Amino acid sequence: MITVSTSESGKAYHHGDLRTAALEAGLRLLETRAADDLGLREIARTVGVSATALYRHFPDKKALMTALAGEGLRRLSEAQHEAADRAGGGKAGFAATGAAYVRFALANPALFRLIFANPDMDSSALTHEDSAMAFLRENARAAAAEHGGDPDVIAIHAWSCAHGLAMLMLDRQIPADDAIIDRVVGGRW
Amino acid sequence: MITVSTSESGKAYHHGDLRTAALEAGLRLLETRAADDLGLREIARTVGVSATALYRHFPDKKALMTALAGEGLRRLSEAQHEAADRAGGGKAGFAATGAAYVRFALANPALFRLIFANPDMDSSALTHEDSAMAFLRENARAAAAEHGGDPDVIAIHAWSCAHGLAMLMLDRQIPADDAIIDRVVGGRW
DNA sequence: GGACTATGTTGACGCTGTTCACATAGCGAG
DNA sequence: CTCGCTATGTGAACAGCGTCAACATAGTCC
Repeated sequence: MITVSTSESGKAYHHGDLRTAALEAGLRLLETRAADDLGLREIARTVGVSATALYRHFPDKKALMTALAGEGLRRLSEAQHEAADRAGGGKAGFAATGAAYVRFALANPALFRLIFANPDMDSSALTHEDSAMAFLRENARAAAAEHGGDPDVIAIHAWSCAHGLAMLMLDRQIPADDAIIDRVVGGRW
Repeated sequence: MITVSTSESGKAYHHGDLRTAALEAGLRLLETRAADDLGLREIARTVGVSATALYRHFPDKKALMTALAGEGLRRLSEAQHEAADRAGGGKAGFAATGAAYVRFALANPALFRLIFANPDMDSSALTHEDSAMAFLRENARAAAAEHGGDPDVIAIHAWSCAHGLAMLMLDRQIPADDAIIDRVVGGRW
């Protein structure tokens, strides 16, 4: 039997951790296709398994998509923290976080869209979500202490700017010019 | 009451301007369903016509959706101009434009999403698009003259803020609190 | 070794967008 | 007025989709 070279989480019964394999395949396919064009049957075909086999690991297609979105959110959060660390934290780190947010969206369009196209995330995704929001709020609090203003409004404003710029660039409403990113999210006030 | 402004081609043969009827039905259905759950067959059923009849007026489903998005963009643009006029133009009008943008999104979630979920608009839609962009740029130029800064950056910044806030509220990532809108898009810097 | 559970397969159902061959409505030309 | 042409609408059919039910097999535990 063909053992698919998946992550370490280990030996399964017939296939070899089909759940992980399906998620990996889905993520790989999302590098090419848009989320709407990604089918449950296609993932099954890619992994080399019958479509209904996936129903042993996900209650329905929406759950599969939510799991993919959760992984996407984890990677986005990771990219933001990396960028903040690289920038040395503080005010520069805050701006770098926003820029990393937009660049992640440009580098992973379908995955980024999927993250927010999903009505509700499962619990593990919400954990990452909260972590990202906590990080954002913390930075906003610091900015508010320095320049004044309501930290909540600053946090929402910063998030909205980054998110809107990312979306509009993905939708080709604004040219995906790298120089624009820093000038727009790197608040000049 | 608002008749779809497309195709003044007039009364049709069998049905009576099916193209317009289909677009109206689609817009009405979009008040309830999400855009992904809106089917070509469902629109045909609603209008009381066979599914394939729509192919005499739209080459495929994507074209139908693009037409719906075009009408949505027209309405959005209209709402923005109305808001700007009501606010008396100028700086207050600029802020009102952004707030109207977000409120339109909250009032027409599926339609708003459809506008931007579409890869490319048809020519009539692009006209409105340009008009909206011109309006935005004009306001940004005025703001730049008053406070300094690159008008282009200001324009993109304002658009990104409004668009991001709208999207994040639609995705329930930010509470759709009306008070937040003015405080975030009515930039006080 | 036998029962039990976890996992995967096959076949089917209803739905979708789309195509094809066919029918009909209205209009202009003779 | 009739002929024919084009615009428009219909029905059957196809492949693909998500999903369900019935069945088969792999692995584990007593």
